[in-house]
Amino acid sequence: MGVTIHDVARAAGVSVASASRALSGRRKVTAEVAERVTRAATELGYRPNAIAKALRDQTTGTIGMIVPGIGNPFFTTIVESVEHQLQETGHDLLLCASLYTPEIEARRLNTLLARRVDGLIISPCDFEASAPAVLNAARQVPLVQVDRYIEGGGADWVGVDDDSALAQAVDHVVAGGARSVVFVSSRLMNSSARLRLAGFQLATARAGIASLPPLLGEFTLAWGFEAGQALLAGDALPDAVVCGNDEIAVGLLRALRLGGVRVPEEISVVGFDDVGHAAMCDPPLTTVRQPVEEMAAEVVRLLNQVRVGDPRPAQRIAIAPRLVVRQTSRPVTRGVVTAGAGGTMTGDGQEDKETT
Amino acid sequence: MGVTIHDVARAAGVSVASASRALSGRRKVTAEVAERVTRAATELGYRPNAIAKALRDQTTGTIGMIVPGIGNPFFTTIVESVEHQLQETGHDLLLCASLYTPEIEARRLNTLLARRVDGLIISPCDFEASAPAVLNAARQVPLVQVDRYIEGGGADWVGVDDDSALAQAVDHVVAGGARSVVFVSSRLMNSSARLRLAGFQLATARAGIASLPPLLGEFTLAWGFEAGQALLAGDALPDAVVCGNDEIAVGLLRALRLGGVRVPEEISVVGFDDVGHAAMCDPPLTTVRQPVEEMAAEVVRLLNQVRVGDPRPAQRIAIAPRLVVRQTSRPVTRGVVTAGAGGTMTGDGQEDKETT
DNA sequence: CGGATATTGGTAATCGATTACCAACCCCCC
DNA sequence: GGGGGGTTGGTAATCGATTACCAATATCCG
Repeated sequence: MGVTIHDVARAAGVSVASASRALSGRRKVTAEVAERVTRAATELGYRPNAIAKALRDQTTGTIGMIVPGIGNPFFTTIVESVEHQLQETGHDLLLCASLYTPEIEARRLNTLLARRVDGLIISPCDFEASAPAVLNAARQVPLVQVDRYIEGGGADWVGVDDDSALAQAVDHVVAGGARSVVFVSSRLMNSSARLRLAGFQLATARAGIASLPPLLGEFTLAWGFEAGQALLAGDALPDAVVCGNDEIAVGLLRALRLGGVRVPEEISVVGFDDVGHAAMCDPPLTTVRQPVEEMAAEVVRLLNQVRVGDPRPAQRIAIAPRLVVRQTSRPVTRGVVTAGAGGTMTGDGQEDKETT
Repeated sequence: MGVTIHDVARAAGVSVASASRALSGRRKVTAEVAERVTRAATELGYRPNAIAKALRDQTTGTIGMIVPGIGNPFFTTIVESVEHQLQETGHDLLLCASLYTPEIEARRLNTLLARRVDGLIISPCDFEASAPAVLNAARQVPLVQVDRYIEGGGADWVGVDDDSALAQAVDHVVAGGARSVVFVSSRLMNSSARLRLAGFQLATARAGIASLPPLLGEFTLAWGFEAGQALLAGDALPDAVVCGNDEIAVGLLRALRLGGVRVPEEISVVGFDDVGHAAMCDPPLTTVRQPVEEMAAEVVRLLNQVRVGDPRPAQRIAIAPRLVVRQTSRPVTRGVVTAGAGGTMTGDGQEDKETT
């Protein structure tokens, strides 16, 4: 460790300025000098110190990203897509998890700002408690929210159109004959939980069916399982359950299976996200697929266009999702056709039928 | 952006040295000065520039970590545990994915070295192709491998005891009456795939049962599904399948279900890792649980003890895993008892029975 | 052949925080 | 009151890469 451009310059018998120029190619040097410098650099194993460069250039070439947790497969797919998009611009990603805790989130924001990231991408864990730290960060550096956002709308956001998503889910189970539908999701500490519940209530009202009291816990397998047991313990099962994400749906399916309830014959279940194992649970899960790649592309596009201090109004970009019909929902009586049992394995799982 | 310690010093009417000392507390200053400096700092919203500090101190307070992919839930749990361990020492984690490609991996190593991370944690994607870049990196900075490692043993490693793991898995299905067992795993480009196959062959030989040709593809749901279809298409099903990881096992279960094969009555399936949804698939998966927290703790401990250039021999730490018996394996005839159907929901899923 | 112009190399400043070193000052005791 | 010991503040160097600015040399044209 520790071979600097001075060492290279000395070995090549030139000044540091010439060495720097030869290596960066930002100004012409004679072929002779270029040759000597590059040879010295490779011989010494010179590796430019990104820290020094960042200090001098006032730019680090890094983007910070904070998500509530990477245990949730939805966030990992978002992270992967964002990383993929950032390749194009030559930026590296600094990834942090807030562990669903506003205090940790604020600390992470501070260390990323101290590290002088060139931009921030965040999915704030709490609709209210995350707001001060996020708004403060947005004042220092370009910042875009993804999936979740904070109250008040002070920063750009890219996410899914939850109203459209829930409308598709509810209309689908209603088309399959459901007259009573219950929504199982997370408590309302974050924007996704709020918007999805609102979208659900709007959709059931419009469809003119009974909207039972929602079951709100967490976006986890464990909560889905628990909610499923609660449903089993109730007087009568609803005709359908719409879930706030796929983890909940999978846990719920497990509880229903243990309770001897057949899906979709006795009850339909619809998930949200379309994570990898949604197609592999039993039965394969009907779910709303988040347009993750498009969202990541929009986030990066917005990030490049944000200028700190520019009083441009905050943008909100909601991308419409698609319902992926698999086998946890009853066939609709007309129109869309559901997937049959089985089928060959293709890229992402079963032969899914998607509504248009 | 851009309030420096000079600004703070000027506002407080002292020199930069006093300001720095007042803020860091590394040397005494009068209460008067301390007070004026801290007030000026908070009023101006001073945030020390970590880049400048890193340049001066020759230490960044960051640890780089490279895993093949964060889509694989095993790697995300390892990452979470490592991050958790690093909290203690006040280090931040710089996370990268190599996308299972040695070239990308080498690039990521280079950018992390250029960013002068204080240490590196890596799960090298390829047993052979990853070796040069990893060994080179290990010469510059403390480096510990986790889970996967490179050939030749030139760098420290922490992982699971695959021989013990496979012995437990094989002995368990044999105790349940299996006489023919097939191993479904990844192609042998990485150490895990190699060690697990070797462990499987050792275990079957010792148990004196038929070891059928292994099916080797990738550590993915899709490959598990495909392998399951291949088994269905064969002449006769084996009595049991041991899988290289849980993703494969879940995909395989799905294929068997579609083929109308009952698990565990007609065939036992054992996974590897015990990721979150292993307990939630149908039936809940019998699997070998990786001791992820212990591994992460060992990795961090080793990393702190490694000194570059120290000719200490490379350490290899293999931690013994535990078999978690759920419902994809036939009850053993004596000794260990399997879990019954159902049970209440506790922390991580079902009421699992674990072998001692 | 002389001077104008283009090109290339070198010196030193810059980015921001830290700290070695020195100077100034205070307090105390003889 | 003066000297010794202890404490506190300031100046400037440091980390490594980049580049503004200047100097030196080469090139070209009349």
